[in-house]
Amino acid sequence: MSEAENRPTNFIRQIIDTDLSSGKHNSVQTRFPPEPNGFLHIGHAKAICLNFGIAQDYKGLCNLRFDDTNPEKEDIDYVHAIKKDVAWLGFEWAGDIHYSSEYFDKLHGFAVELIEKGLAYVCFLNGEETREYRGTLNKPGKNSPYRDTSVEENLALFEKMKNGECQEGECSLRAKIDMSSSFMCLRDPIIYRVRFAHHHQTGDKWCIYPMYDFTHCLSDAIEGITHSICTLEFQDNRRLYDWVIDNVSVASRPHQYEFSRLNLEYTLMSKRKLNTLVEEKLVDGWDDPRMPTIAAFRRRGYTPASLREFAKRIGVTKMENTVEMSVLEACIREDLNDNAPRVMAVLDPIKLVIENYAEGKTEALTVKNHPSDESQGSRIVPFSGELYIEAEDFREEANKKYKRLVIDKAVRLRGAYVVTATRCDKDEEGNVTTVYCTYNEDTLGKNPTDGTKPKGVIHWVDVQKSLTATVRLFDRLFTVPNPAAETDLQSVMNPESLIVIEKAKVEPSLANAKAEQAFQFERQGYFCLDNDIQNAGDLVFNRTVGLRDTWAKTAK
RNA sequence: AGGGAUAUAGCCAAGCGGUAAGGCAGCGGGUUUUGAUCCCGUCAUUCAGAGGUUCAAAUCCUCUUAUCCCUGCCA
Repeated sequence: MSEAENRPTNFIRQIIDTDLSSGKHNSVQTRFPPEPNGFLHIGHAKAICLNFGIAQDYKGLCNLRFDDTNPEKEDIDYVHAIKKDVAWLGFEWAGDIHYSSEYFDKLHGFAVELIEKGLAYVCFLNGEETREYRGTLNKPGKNSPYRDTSVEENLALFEKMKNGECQEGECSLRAKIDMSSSFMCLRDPIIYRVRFAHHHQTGDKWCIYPMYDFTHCLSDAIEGITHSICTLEFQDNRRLYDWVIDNVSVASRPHQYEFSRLNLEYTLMSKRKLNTLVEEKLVDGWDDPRMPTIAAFRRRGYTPASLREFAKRIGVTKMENTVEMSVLEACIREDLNDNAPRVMAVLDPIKLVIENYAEGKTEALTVKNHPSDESQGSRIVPFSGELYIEAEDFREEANKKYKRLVIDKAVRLRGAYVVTATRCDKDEEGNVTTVYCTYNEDTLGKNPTDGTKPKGVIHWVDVQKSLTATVRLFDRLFTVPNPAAETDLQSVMNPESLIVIEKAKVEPSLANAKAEQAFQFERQGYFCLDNDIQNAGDLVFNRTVGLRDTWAKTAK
């Protein structure tokens, strides 16, 4: 398949194809415009892949522009986090990073232009009055009493606003459009408000800040954006977007297109609500691996490629949608199945003693890192007569469906020998603590000579040489598919979303694990070393995703 | 005196007047030193509903229904 055939197709790309072939545009310029008021989540990843992906495929450019017009809610820390996330996802923005705030001078000039044209006025209605005058969905609004102030006076008033002579909320600059429009955003929208706030980019230079609807379209025009892609809730705003562009003297003429935002089952996808989880300490920060943020997925072990693949699989349309978790999980499993080296770790250890193994003997077994990809090589795994195995991999007796260790039955120790259980010890509560077995010395790398072949394979680690590690198992944060519909989030949080295993036993090769490096713990799932380890040398592994488990399903 | 959008399988999603792609999930089977992977098979006589145009309609027309968005000096 050629590269072009492998590209995603969607209605926005079709529009671009049309614009290019009709000569409306000769090149494509997009932009990703986050507000630095929180961390990016997987819904943003969809938008990032869309905008940067289009730029890549059409040999155009995509800007990264911080939409920073509301200093009270924004923070420079978010700017840094967002830059890191976009780069980590594998995209390169065109030239320098942009900020809407870098256009504040130009924007001010355009506002003055509107006033001069009689298309904007300073309004002294307070918040409540402004709302009353706006009317409702079924009732037209009323003109503001300040609507017919002269151009000269408006110019002077706006200058006073800019010079800090007006109080916050005392007045605002409004576009003069149509108080009876069926588009609420066209009922004389406020385009500048007074805020005596320190801005992370412009400092204390301004005490008036432009609103989104005035800023975004003009920033697009200033940057020469051809296709300004945003989400569905801005469809009505497009009328205001066009009005501003058409009534101000900017050179270029960008167009806005809207697609539906991503909803993911069992997760929240609104920065405001995610912020609530962080603020109320319902999670451990924006990058808590249970969060749907890009930083959290990174920490959990998702790869950039898997997130890009996910964006590709879900597509881009104008349909409301809620994607199942299984789609995302399939993407990361596909990547890690190919690329994560296999390793052994026992999460709930019990001892396995091989009674016919020579006292004090040890071996260094060579085990393949990947079952089918020879290029991933092999590693040395220490073996001895005392091992740890998974508690759930042993039963004193079981039916034929249970393919693990059972007394008087044989099982293969992964990469090692076939063993047959003989008896076990239990503690006072009846839990098995030690299993005794015998091994068949002639089964290393081959089946028993008597023609039998154990039906099960279990993983293990050496008691002496294994390392103790902390392993964190994550599950969905919420118990309901659509937590956004809940009024009380706390009541639908999954109490088992995080399970910490303090004393897991892992093979010694893991001592060299690097942060975020992916491994498959055989028969269990994909894990990576946490990227926020408190003490050097500590081993803390996060479970990215479990292996597909058809056994667990049939066992139910 | 409301307006703007959207309806194709359990969940996503192609389709653009010529007889319903693909993915995820599911189901059945095979291989396997991971109950993983991989492989094979299966999964919409029908496109929200009802009319109409046409030799031919998911695609065009009419009406109806359902859902989402819009009344921040947020974005």
